[in-house]
Amino acid sequence: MKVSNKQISEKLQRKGLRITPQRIAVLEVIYNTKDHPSADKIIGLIRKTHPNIATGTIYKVLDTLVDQNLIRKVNTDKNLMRYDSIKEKHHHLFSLEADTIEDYYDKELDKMLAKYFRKRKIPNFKIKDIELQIYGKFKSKNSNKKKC
Amino acid sequence: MKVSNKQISEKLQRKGLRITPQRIAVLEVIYNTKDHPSADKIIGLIRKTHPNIATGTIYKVLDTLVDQNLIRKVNTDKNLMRYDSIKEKHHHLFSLEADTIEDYYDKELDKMLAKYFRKRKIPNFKIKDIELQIYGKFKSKNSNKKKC
DNA sequence: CTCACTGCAAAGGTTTTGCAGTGGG
DNA sequence: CCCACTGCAAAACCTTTGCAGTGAG
Repeated sequence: MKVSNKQISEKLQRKGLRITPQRIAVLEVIYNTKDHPSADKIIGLIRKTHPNIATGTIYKVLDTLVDQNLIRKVNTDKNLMRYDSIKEKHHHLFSLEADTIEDYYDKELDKMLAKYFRKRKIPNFKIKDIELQIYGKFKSKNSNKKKC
Repeated sequence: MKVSNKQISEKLQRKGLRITPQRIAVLEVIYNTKDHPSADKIIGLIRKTHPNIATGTIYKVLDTLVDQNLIRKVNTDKNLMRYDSIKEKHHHLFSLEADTIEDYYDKELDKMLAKYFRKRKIPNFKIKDIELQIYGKFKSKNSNKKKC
């Protein structure tokens, strides 16, 4: 399921953005990293193969990509942003123990919520989107963390 | 529905925390402010009546209160935290236009979600809590913002 | 060739920290 | 009284910005 550089270039092109190694590197990391990385983590990963991409540049790239709807910022309870590729509508599973965030897809749930809010209107508020933050514990291979 | 200083003092005492003017001031603001204030806003409001409470102190107080489960941090997509008093389970309505965050209570929704996830298990994940972030537009008196 | 983009370094804004001093219990 | 808590100021941290220089189209 790895996203290729070719696909990435096309995405950039479709948005009318210049195709630069910096942008490809950032998108490559975000598209191919499971856990929603922070800017810092993205920088770390990119530096391994492109040691001289500047911090400021990466932030600028991230900004541009968010503007162009190629990626999205994810809220966390630390004060630092995490980034997420934009895919199908999905929700987030937050680990209460580690800093893990995983995606959760559930069309049936979305349908149920849509149906629910079609009946139950919120006064003075027009819903555009609903995102669930599901907090809990990962039980398996994915995050067998040691206890603190 | 104003929360009195007496009630606040009791909450602090029950947690074994010392009752100080600084802590009372912070809790007073958080309990009696509708919109979930940022640290900065809390500081501003407190300074009106207590001009010499230090910034660092307020951060320390906020930290302590979060640790003791008297208040909670709320995620925003700016990089700054907002604070919320801990009340009944509730969700958040985020304005797509302004920086408004409002609480949304809906027991029926909670029941529906609980029922849903009793049937539909998420593999390798044990749910502890679900919080909805509902994005949309406020239509009324509360936030009749001008267009950008 | 041109201008959108990058690198660099400095600045900005929020939060944290260290430490001496104070006041709550 | 004593130690948890505060005030203050410096530092830490993440992110943004300005500007000269570069390379994508």
